[in-house]
Amino acid sequence: YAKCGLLAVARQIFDKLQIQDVVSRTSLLVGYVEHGYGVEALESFEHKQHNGFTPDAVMLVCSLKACGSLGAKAKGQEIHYEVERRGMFGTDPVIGNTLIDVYAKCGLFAIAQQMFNKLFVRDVVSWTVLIASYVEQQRSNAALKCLEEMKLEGILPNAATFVWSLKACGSIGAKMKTREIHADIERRGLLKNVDVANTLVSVYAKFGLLAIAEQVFDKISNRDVVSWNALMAGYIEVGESGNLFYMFDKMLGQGTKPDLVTFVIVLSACSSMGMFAKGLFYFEAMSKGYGMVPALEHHTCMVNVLGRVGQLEKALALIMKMPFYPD
RNA sequence: ACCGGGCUAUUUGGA
Repeated sequence: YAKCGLLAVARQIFDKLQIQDVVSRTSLLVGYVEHGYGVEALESFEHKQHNGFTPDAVMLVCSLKACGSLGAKAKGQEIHYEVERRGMFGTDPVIGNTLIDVYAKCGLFAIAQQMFNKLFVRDVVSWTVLIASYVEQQRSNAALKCLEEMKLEGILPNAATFVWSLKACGSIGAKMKTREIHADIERRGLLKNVDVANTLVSVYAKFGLLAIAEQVFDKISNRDVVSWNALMAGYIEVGESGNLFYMFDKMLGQGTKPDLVTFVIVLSACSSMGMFAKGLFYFEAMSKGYGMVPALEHHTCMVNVLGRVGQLEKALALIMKMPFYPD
């Protein structure tokens, strides 16, 4: 129930358990973390003090993850101290990796680096987390250096490593490096991983290399809405909105349902091309045709469309009447 | 002795 996001049910069952041990607590905690309830997750962790039991390595990792998702530096550090005090840093390989990630997610990159340096064993996750941390610091050259370094150390990059390395390439426009990593991915048969394939499409699309993006896209056997979105976003990049609307229809034809992101992309295209009527059409199609509720982002796109065609009063009126606080 | 429940990184979007 926790994994499925039925947290109230999970909670009810947990409360009824005759024995609430560290595993059942952690199960609940994981449910909260994975569904974006970091605060509740930490609350259920705090609860341990009152019930006088000691969290094990798994529970500490899950609580640290909650800190990462919240950017809760102090709490993260507190749990880190507990880890050190109990001498668990070296005994559980997962804890060290998690600490790197948590500090990076809290923006404490120097400490994240320290954690990496302190590790006794650096596995593919350790390296990938470090690469991700460099990308987030906008030090993508350093991230790509790490990729080479880990290979020299004999650690084989996996799907997640490639995803982050490709993001690094994307953020600094490293087209040749992208091709190199792409070749590696094909060689390793990792294009079967839809996350990797989608990232490749997205990076090529952002470079405006639509022909290559399409090539990759065509090779994806298990295409999902993200694949389509990534490609469509590329058409905005090169100003080919005609192709974008064509792909939108093609996607529907192949039975893939658009999601909220799809409509942000479509509406962005309308606004960047100054297509007011088309924008309005898709905006209304969201609720009327697809039973979706336009979010703030979609309204923002419409404000943008109106602004670009000079309809400032209407743009303002939309801001005033939309069901969101304008940001 | 072995096995069985909860753990770490990972894809697309507006301003």
